[in-house]
Amino acid sequence: MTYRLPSLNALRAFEAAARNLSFKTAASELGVTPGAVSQQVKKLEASLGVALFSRLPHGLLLTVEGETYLPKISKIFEDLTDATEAIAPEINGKKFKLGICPKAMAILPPNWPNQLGKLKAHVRDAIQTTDVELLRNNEIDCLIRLGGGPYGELSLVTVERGEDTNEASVPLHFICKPGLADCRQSRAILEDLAANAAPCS
Amino acid sequence: MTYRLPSLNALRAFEAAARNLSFKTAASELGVTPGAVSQQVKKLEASLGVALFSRLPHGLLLTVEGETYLPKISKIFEDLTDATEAIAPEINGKKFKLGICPKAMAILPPNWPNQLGKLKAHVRDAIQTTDVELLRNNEIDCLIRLGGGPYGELSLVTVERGEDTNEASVPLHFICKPGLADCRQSRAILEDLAANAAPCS
DNA sequence: TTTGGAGGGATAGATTTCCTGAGTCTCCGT
DNA sequence: ACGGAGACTCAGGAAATCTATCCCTCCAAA
Repeated sequence: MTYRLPSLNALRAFEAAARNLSFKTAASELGVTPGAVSQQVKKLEASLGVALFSRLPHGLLLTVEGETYLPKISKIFEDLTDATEAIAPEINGKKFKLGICPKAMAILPPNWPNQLGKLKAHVRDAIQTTDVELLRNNEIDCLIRLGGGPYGELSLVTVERGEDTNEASVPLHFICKPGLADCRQSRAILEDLAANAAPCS
Repeated sequence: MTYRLPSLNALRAFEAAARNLSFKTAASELGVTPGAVSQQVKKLEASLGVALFSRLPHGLLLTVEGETYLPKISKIFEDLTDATEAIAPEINGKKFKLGICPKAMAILPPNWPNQLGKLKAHVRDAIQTTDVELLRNNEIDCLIRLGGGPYGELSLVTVERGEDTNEASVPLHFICKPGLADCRQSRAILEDLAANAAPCS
């Protein structure tokens, strides 16, 4: 019962590219460069011995094989996500407790994150703190701060908030345990932060 | 429509290890060292935040989460294999040319593999040879030998054929290019060999 | 016809991930 | 006590992957 399988990275690249019919869009969805997507798709096609895309002079088109493959691969990714969330509720289903430092609060909307919106599905509540130890204790799941650090083995993501024209401006940081950096909740929070934080001063 | 996915390598390591309840067996199935399997499984557990195995003093046991995860992951690999075979006939549908050494013929049924049966779907024909070079030239797809080796970067699978009570008995080997070791054809041939080869003398 | 933007393809080099190989440990059977 | 089996760790090297460029084609606007 062994399996002969293409690489997962290559499949992800294919799936995103096929869904968007664009390497560029797929790349930004996956957080890599278009060249990487192009390479992965090419590798997949080589390993299968079948072309999945027709490269037209202007844009992409799925071949018959690609058209057949796409829905199956999408479904497999969904199944995998479901299976994974089923056993890792700690990570995938849990609502986050946030820690926010006072200075960060100042550049966020008045009662963020307690607004109606997508964030409600991912955030339980928020407390005001600057204490990184609370992260290590699991008393909070992530910490939102202005500047600070370093944070050792903790993951740190800098929130995008427009053109930084002021050299002295302090970056807005999202800090969490490494295992949580890429999870659904963190992504939602980061997205919301990017949309709602005041631009760099 | 993005997905949060564990690494495929880690999932394969988990699936093989869970199915065999042994890192060592899983490692030989995957063609890597036990250390690699151990590391991949550990990585997967870390990324999920859940233990999948109980490491007992003597041997492995699946945790509840592992027990839940295993059948779903196995099914996903099957689905992926099916989806891939459906669009890549060049690789997956081809019938193999076998090379068989005379000594190996002696322990196989008189006109193996030219019998009616499942093998017909996977085998084009067979020639008598011991020449490994034919494998490298792609003139044959796999070679069945008694003993011999080493074969460098070629994949070697030892055929199971009952209790080996005789220390001097020579193992029956299936040799092919690494990329073909896990394909449907190889699996069918190995299964048939295991069923039809004379037991160890 | 020229020009500029968008998007895909290729390549080299850097980075990350992965695997190996050796050594260690515990448990078990003799 | 001893040796074998199997899992773990860690350092180092191999392999896969990504980035950063540069090139090319096509299209649309001037």
